[in-house]
Amino acid sequence: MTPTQQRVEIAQILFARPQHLSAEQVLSLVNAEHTAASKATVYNTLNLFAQKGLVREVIVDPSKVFYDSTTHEHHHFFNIDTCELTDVPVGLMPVGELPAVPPGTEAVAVDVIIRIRNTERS
Amino acid sequence: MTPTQQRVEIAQILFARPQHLSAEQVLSLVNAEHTAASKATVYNTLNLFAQKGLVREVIVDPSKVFYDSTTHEHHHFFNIDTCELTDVPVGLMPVGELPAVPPGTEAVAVDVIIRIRNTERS
DNA sequence: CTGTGTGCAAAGCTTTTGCACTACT
DNA sequence: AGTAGTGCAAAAGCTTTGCACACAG
Repeated sequence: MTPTQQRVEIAQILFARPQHLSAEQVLSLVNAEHTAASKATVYNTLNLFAQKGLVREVIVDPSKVFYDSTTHEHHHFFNIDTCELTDVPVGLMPVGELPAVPPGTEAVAVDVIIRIRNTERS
Repeated sequence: MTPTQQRVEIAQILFARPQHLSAEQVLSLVNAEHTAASKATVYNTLNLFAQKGLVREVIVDPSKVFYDSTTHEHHHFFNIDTCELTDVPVGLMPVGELPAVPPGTEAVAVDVIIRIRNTERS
């Protein structure tokens, strides 16, 4: 895994601060900078990072993957109106120990997504 | 929402028994029957059902949406090796009450997905 | 006859794959 | 010089939109 120009760029954007970025946003940000990387490279790199555990994939919608630079255990609010993703500190909602996973398997990750919506005042 | 031929077909498949079907699987099953519906209709109908609360969408992967005919509150194991989705009875893993949602919003749904993997014996 | 609603073909978008190139051994 | 690894163009796939048709009022 060579630290190439493109990867460094992407990493800097991701880890500038804890945040949730969609692939689309990362792409824009990378291209807003100087070097620019192709769409494919951004996707491949993000997938690579996700595999390596550098970022966490948060899947809220088909074709709407967010990449979370915070890898600590935590959950998410997802506002389906604004497509905004918000962290939920672990403390607020502890995850009970996992129930027995099916035989021959091991837990890899636990994703908790609370879908929220703007309160409609009709 | 007219109970048309296509919708009845799809509904019968979904509610034949509690199960998790991907859009792809539903499409195959519908076409395996007699009438057959187009891909678009299946997608639209599934989305429609999901909106109406008849089925629950379970999003485990981009371009991998499962439709769950069980609408009771429950969680899921997702085997990333086999792409198999399994129910987790609510009792086994209670969801603590939700932490305060952001102001002006209301919780719509809570999705808990435990990603599991086949234990590798190297 | 007009309006509402449905089904499907075609388009759109995200994501993935395969190839040419680069850098290193 | 060979080999491994990277970046990107092009392809693939899922999903959504827009239009023609059918039915109800």
